[in-house]
Amino acid sequence: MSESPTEFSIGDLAREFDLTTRTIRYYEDKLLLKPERRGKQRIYSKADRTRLKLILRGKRLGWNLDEIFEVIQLYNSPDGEKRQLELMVKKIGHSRTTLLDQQEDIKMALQELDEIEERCSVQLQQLITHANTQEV
Amino acid sequence: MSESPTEFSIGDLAREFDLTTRTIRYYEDKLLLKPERRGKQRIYSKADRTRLKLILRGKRLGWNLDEIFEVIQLYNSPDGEKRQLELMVKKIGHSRTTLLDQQEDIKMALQELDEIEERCSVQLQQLITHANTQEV
DNA sequence: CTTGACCTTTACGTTAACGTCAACTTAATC
DNA sequence: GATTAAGTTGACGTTAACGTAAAGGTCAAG
Repeated sequence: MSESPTEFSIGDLAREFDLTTRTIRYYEDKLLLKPERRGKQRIYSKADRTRLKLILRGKRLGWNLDEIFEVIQLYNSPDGEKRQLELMVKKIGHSRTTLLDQQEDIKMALQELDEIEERCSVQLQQLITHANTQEV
Repeated sequence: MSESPTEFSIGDLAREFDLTTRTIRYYEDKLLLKPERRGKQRIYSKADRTRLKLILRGKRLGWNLDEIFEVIQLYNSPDGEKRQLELMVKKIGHSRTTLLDQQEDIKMALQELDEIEERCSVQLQQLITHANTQEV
């Protein structure tokens, strides 16, 4: 069986996700990551790597680092205090609303792209047809 | 029948979309809008207003203004030159890929939110149950 | 005719998210 | 054990997307 590594250097992650180490350290500054240390060296666990994936997904959806921080907090289940749990449920709802709105935007954008492409195809087809009739 | 306006001032649009006039002028700087002028005054048509909506949708999806410019260009059907049309079809495909990727990210994020919320609900339910049994 | 509500351009300021040195330490390799 | 590759902490630089303030033009209402 192929061994999958259990810990990573900052360079490992930078290579894997095509980031600079500067970027990964910046995310730590912003409290998005908290790797262990071996001396001064940063050691990233599988969980850290997963968090980084979450960060990058947030970026692809256009969220800023503060927003991403908020959402990542949701993944750390709270200590079981009622007030905390209720606040969490509220934040989850808010996050879901944002996502559903984005989903709607994407649906409409895709529809419009289809229409535009359709018109393009028709025009291209016409060009080809006319070219052929002229050749003959 | 209620009349819907056919042209808009910069203040009209700012109010409607909750933007500053500075922002709208900035979009013009970046060639995302090209309103008519009455003297020095900017006059926005319905088409301009639609473009602004497209810009804001792009923003909600996390695109920068250059990317938004590219996509908006797709809405201006080209002059019918074959080379142009083909390039356009290619850009449409690229844009669609981006959107589909985002759609996938959102799907996964929503699934994870569901799981997190489920765990929260269970914990809250447990809290309530224990509170009740203690009260009796 | 002046007041107030809008509009204009010009220009400098601000913040997030890094990039880019520099100066140094630690780890791996020949 | 010297070299080289990778990691560390500052600290200053950069760019996009506006904010903000200055200085002024236009036009209807009182």
